Amino acid sequence: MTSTAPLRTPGHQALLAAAREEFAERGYGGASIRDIAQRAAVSLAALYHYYGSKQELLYALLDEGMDVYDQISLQALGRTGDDPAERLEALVEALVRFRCGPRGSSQLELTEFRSLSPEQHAALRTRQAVATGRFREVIADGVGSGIFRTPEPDDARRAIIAACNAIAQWWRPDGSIQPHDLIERYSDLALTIVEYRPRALRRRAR
Amino acid sequence: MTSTAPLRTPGHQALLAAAREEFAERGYGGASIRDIAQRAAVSLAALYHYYGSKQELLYALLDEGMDVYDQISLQALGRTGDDPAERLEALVEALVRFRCGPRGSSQLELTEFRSLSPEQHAALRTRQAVATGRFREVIADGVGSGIFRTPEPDDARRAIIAACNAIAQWWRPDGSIQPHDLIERYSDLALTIVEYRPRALRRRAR
Amino acid sequence: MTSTAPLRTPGHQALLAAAREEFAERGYGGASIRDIAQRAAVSLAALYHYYGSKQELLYALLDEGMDVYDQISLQALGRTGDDPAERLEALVEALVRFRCGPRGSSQLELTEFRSLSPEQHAALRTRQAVATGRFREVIADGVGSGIFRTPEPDDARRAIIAACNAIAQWWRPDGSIQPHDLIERYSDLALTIVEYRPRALRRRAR
Amino acid sequence: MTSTAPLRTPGHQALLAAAREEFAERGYGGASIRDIAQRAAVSLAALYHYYGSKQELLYALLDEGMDVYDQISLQALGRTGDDPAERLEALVEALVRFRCGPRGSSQLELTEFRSLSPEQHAALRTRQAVATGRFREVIADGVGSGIFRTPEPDDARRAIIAACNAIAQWWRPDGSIQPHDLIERYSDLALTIVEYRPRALRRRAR
DNA sequence: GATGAATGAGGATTCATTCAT
DNA sequence: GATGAATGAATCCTCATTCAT
Repeated sequence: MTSTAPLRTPGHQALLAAAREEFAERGYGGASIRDIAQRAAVSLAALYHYYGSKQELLYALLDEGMDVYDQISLQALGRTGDDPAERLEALVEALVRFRCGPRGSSQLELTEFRSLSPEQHAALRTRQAVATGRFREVIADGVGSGIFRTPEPDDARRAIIAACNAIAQWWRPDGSIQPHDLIERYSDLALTIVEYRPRALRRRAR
Repeated sequence: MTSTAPLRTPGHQALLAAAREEFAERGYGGASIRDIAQRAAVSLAALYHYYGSKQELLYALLDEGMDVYDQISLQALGRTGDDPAERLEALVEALVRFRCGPRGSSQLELTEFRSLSPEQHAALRTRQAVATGRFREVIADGVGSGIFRTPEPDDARRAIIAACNAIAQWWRPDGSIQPHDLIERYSDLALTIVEYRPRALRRRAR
Repeated sequence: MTSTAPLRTPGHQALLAAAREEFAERGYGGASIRDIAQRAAVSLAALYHYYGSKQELLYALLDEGMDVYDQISLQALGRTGDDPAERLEALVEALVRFRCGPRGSSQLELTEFRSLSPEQHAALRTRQAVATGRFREVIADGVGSGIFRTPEPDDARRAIIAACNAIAQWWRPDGSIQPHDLIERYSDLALTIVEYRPRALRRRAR
Repeated sequence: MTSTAPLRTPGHQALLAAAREEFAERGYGGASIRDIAQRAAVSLAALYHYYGSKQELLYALLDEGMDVYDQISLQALGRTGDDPAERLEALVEALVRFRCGPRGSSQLELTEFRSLSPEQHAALRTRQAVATGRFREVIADGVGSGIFRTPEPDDARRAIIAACNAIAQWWRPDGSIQPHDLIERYSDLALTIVEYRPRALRRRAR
């Protein structure tokens, strides 16, 4: 389930956290690897012991984010039955949760793919496609069974994901809105977007 | 309508275009001001004659983008009547059009605000708030008159804008999808998101 | 008496004043010709209309200082008779006065000769030698007539000049010490340095 | 005795020497840090490894000069007894020696303080005040015990120091005058300036 | 007579990275 | 395994100066 990711020693974690902050604040190109090492309270040479280059550090960061997102998503799906609406809600919950967490609150994934090597880029695109595929599949299911009436499932999917991603732009953990609220509101929003119409007789259990 | 923006000599335009490309490709921090000058076929010192710093160049870029977006939006609104649905469609059309154009195809606005000075940041935030306000107002109108049934107008607005913004991430001008198609699809999507229910008797003119 | 110096239009004077301040504050190498023009409220191109280069501006500055110093010195000498003590006092008065004035309060002459071209350097060295020669001559007179007992007239001369020059390092025009006081104290000091012993019988007129 | 100054590795010393020469020749503002590195046969990045900035290099230079001067002065004083005349001679000897040495032959201290940060400026001013204070104290002693008759001890002190400092302007190590000669002549000069009158009966030992 | 635009060279500094220890 | 020292290349930017207008 998790990829063959870099080891997870404390040193690794401290560096990833520091890098995430620096990259988020200054962008990949604007971040200094010296500052990252300093923020992680690690010597510069030690950083290079863990990660061979700035690029590799970025890759590890994005890859680890994917690990976490995958894990959350699969856990959420695991708690549901077969109902596409229920499953879509689970996926939205996972994405909202991710975007409210430390790894999703930056939007590195949306812009800093360009800074990866072609191989790294391809690897993450693949993982991203898997994640997108989970939405695609669920929506296709709903459309197939007639409970999602949207005429443009691709647009619907992209809109749902974009809306959830955008949470990181405006939501703040110290504000009055709880992640729990967001999950409910964005689940509803997602069902609206796919134009969910529950079957008349067989009531859907909440 | 347009702000008191920097002058628009050919030199300015060439530099803004070059900077947009470089910033989009490498990010603000990763872009080299030398490369920008070279790409614009302008001497490095000439660049500094036009723009006092890299930061100022970024600001001019974002500010000019705002000019264009404002202009498109107001033109679109000018062609409509009072109906909130019609006006929302106009705003979506403007945003989609902007995102399909050269100035909106990068997503500098979403990430590189961090690279501005506090003053520049504030100035653009204000302009952005105006643009957002146009959506907010139209949606509030629709909700007030009962034709937009969404219980969460703020989420609806953010979702519509995020969905349109995301177009720049996947849509390519040389693909098979025309902007015209996108405008229609995203107008529908927006009306879906605000849960538009036209009045029964008074038919809305298209 | 005055050299074939650059013309003295208001523009010239404003530029010289601005340059003197900038050079004094930042040194020749550290001063920006742009800042000088700005401080003088003159366009950059106008500056180049008056002075062909930064170096020429420095030269004009030092040369004009020499003009002023020569003038003060000769005026002071003109008010004296033949007595070497009296004449030395006049030269000290002139130098103190110069060092308390705007042109002498910086110490450009002591360090920025290095920034001149060889020709400029030589020209000013010559003028400086003339000024030094006035001291030398007076002291030689006093030694020759037995009223200056110093065994080292060269050291005495250098010490007197160095002491007067140093005034610019610590004296401030807005302090409590008046130039008049300095003149008296440094005249006495100079006579002490040359070991002045007035003749017993023929009283020296003040 | 020496301050907690920067380390004294060969690299440091080579850089300080190179910087001293460059600063002396071109002034702080006119000196190029590239040229300094080159003159010291050190890579530019290595220079920055040793000294964080051009300014810091200047500070280290001036500070180290102070170290040396303090050391010479205290050694010279250590060889004397209590007699103010003897002690003044020791201080003059130290200053002359310093001004004839490599660290005193430039006059950076007199002009390039302006190029320091306020903090650096203050630190060196303090050290300079200590050095000046040694003269002040000795002269005050002599005045107090009646063997220095000068009515203006402050002017006398400044004149002595200025005269010694000026040595660096005209004396050349390859000329015919030996430092030994200068020390004797300037000691005499200093005693002349303070108007030294030895006590009649108790002869002062040389 | 005066200027705004333009420039090539060079400014100080920081970069990601390597390597001997 | 871990690090301080060292580096070449590149960074953004400013310099004194010129020239067409």
